[in-house]
Amino acid sequence: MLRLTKKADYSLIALKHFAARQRESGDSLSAKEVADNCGIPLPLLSKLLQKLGKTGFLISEYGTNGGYRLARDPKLISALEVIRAIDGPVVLANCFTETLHCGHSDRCTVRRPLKRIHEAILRLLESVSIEDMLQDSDEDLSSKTLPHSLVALQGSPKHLAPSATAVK
Amino acid sequence: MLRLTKKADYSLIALKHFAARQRESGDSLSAKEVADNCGIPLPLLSKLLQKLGKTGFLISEYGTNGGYRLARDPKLISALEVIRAIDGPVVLANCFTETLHCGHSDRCTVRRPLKRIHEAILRLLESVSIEDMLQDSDEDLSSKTLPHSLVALQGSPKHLAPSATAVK
DNA sequence: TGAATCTGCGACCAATGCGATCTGATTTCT
DNA sequence: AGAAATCAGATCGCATTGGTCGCAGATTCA
Repeated sequence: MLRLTKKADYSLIALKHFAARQRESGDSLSAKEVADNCGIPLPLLSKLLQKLGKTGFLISEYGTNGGYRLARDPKLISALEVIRAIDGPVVLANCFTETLHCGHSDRCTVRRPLKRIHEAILRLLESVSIEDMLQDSDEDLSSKTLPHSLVALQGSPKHLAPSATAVK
Repeated sequence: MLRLTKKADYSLIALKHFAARQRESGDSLSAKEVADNCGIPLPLLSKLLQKLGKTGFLISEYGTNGGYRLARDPKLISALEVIRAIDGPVVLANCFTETLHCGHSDRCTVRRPLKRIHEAILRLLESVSIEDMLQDSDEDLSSKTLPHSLVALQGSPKHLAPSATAVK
């Protein structure tokens, strides 16, 4: 539940790879190169790169030494954008999409708190760029403060309950 | 993508309904009653309530006027617990479940930043209880500060980039 | 006390969406 | 010009989810 699609996952990995390589040379990378280095099934990756090309994240180049190239600065590509491009609009609860009110009395009151969570998640994903991922590669997780800051949530001056930090 | 399952969605709605009704009378509510009032297909709801009973959120009572009753204080039931009970462990990226390292060089470096997001989401879901949802029913969304505070993220002293606040 | 009825319980079936594969169009190098 | 290598689109099979049906247990009323 609440999982990222493999597609989205692969896309992020691939884009990160592009960002890393692009620092060294401005050449295009073929789908095969990326697939080999990232351990992604080539056919699937092709489809993803294709879509990323259409949606403006990558520039495709035909020909023998063709391939793909990042279209923008990795700083300007947020995880959210990528996920949206690949998987379509991000939706938490199903009601959000449907225009009609779910009807009865107190039925849909749950939506509001959920929507908050939803928005928080979006804000979270939005605040992380490919560039961030690149920098964040090999540091230890729990110890240090986040490099580009992972978020600060709208409102919410109070502190959250202690709440078992068991994060599984 | 990143959507809550209908099952989980329904479960939250149902639990909230239980919490609301329980304030007035301590009686059990039949599956039918909940289904009618919440607009959830009865057979599906039955299955959900059944599972919620097994996992200790509800107490089931047989007999002519039987039904279900909340097993604990709605304050003590977090959205995360419910989602986990219904949909299984919450997982963001697929790699998190697999024990084996995905292998190559820089391949899995994306995981770390994603894991942060993942944990943030979990913390978020954990901090919201059924009780919160109840209180949060009819207020206006954007205007006021959050009642039980929806989160404050670990670390992250800096502010996030301005970033288009378009949240769809 | 017995039977009817209402309840929860478990297993089964259908469908949307995801993942993977195959074939075709376009460009560059020889 | 030919051939190799690349991107591009369409198609197929599978898995998880959503939804339904029939059965067993408990209670209550006659």
